[in-house]
Amino acid sequence: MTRASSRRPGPPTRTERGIPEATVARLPVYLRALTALSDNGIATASSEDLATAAGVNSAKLRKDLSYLGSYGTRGVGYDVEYLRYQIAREIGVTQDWAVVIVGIGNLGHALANYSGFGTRGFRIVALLDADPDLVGERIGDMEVRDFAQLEEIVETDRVSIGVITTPAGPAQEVCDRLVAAGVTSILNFAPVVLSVPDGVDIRKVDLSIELQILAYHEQRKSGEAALPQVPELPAMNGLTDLPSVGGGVGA
Amino acid sequence: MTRASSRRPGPPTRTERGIPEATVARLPVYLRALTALSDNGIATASSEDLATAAGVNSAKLRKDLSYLGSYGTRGVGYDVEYLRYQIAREIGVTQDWAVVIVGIGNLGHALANYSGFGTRGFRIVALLDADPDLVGERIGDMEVRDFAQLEEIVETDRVSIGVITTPAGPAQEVCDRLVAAGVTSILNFAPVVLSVPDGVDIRKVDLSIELQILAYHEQRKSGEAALPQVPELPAMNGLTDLPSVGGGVGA
DNA sequence: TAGATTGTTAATCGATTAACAATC
DNA sequence: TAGATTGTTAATCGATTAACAATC
Repeated sequence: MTRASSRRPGPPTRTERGIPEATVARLPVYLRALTALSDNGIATASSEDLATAAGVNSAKLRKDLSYLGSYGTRGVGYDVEYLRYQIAREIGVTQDWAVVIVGIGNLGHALANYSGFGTRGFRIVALLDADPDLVGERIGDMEVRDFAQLEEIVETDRVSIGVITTPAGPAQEVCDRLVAAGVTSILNFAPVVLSVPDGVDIRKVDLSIELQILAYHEQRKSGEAALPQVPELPAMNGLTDLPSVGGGVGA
Repeated sequence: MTRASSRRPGPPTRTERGIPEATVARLPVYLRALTALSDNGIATASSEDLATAAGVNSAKLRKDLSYLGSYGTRGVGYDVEYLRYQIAREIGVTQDWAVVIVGIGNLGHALANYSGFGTRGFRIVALLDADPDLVGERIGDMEVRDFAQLEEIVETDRVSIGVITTPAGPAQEVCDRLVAAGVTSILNFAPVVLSVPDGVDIRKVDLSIELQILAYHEQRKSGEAALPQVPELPAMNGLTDLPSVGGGVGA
């Protein structure tokens, strides 16, 4: 997450487009909760209702919403449609963002079809792959196009978001091409740390990392008192021959 | 993330199996970086080297590693293999965790094939779906089985991790079944907030939320000074007829 | 010994939460 | 007016970071 902005020193001047990252990450959750309430014909909701629907506590929700403005009514609650629109506008999904997906393997294929992706606010304008065997294949109502056409597509369709679903190997190169072509937001599914220049935002979705975090907690359940673990080892003395993990964790 | 633990009050008694969540979330990243270094034949690395490979700063990396113990050598750095094993053990991927995937649509299908999933430490023991048309289908060397067999499979294979790749609708019910069957960690790809009892850990991967977070920042790039936005609206007065977002954001 | 680098301390920053005055 | 609920304040908690003493 890289942000090139002019921040003068001094007390944090809130209001100057300063919504905390943690709050930004929850706005889409609130948006979804509001949509669900709206679909159920609910016109008004209290912070408590909304918080329950979003899976957070109400204090946090009210604090989060307070960064956007005063959209509620004391003693009453929030108008669902009104708040939904305000949040959608704040996030920026009242307009449509053009997206390209690069790497049409299993995952890219799945994302191309994924309806949740078709969430209002985003439009997949191209599926790209460098493999000639894939180019031309139809997926839904789209056709896989040659990665070589990237620059042209980004310019024509004013693409600002790129999704990388290639293997780890080519991911950095793909990323560089995307950035050079003018893409300024990247969602990375490849299991590598990508580096991007300032001004380009990058987010990462990583399957095996999520599983490993679960494993960590899982380990601490089964064992409980049974595993005091980390048996206060003496400093290693050049010893490198340790029980092997088995060849290579990580993808 | 629910943790049922006995925490006495007083100063934070570190060492009592208390690795901060933020650190836990980075351990898999370090593990992957170490594996990459190891694959490149690098035997020793400084915190600076490692931090670069992991995409963090070296102070944070050293602080994180300090929660695990003293695995480095002052003046020298870290033995790559040794540290890799220690982190793998701490995370719990020196053993194998049995995983079931529920919901074999596009995404479940992709995950079933996803090699990154096959990361050492995890073993997919079943692909489950309730749709009779899918049951029996072969995916790689596995066959889709009936969701009705869940309980049996969880018991037989001692499954502790469940991955939910169903649509939003059935996700909570699937989750309840998983929990009732004895699964205590869940990775949820369905765009809903799942509720689970204490003692069950849940993590969420949400495509459209990631895209929306990117959109938020993207919006603040293009516009910059051009969008003072949030035009200090008067409190709404029951007005519900606002420009529609278009039907429903969120899946 | 001199140089390098860890492990830890302490300062700072950001996020969460409870509580309540403002106000519908 | 009495009851409900927001928006905000202030306290607390956790995470990040710089700096450096310890030590190889």
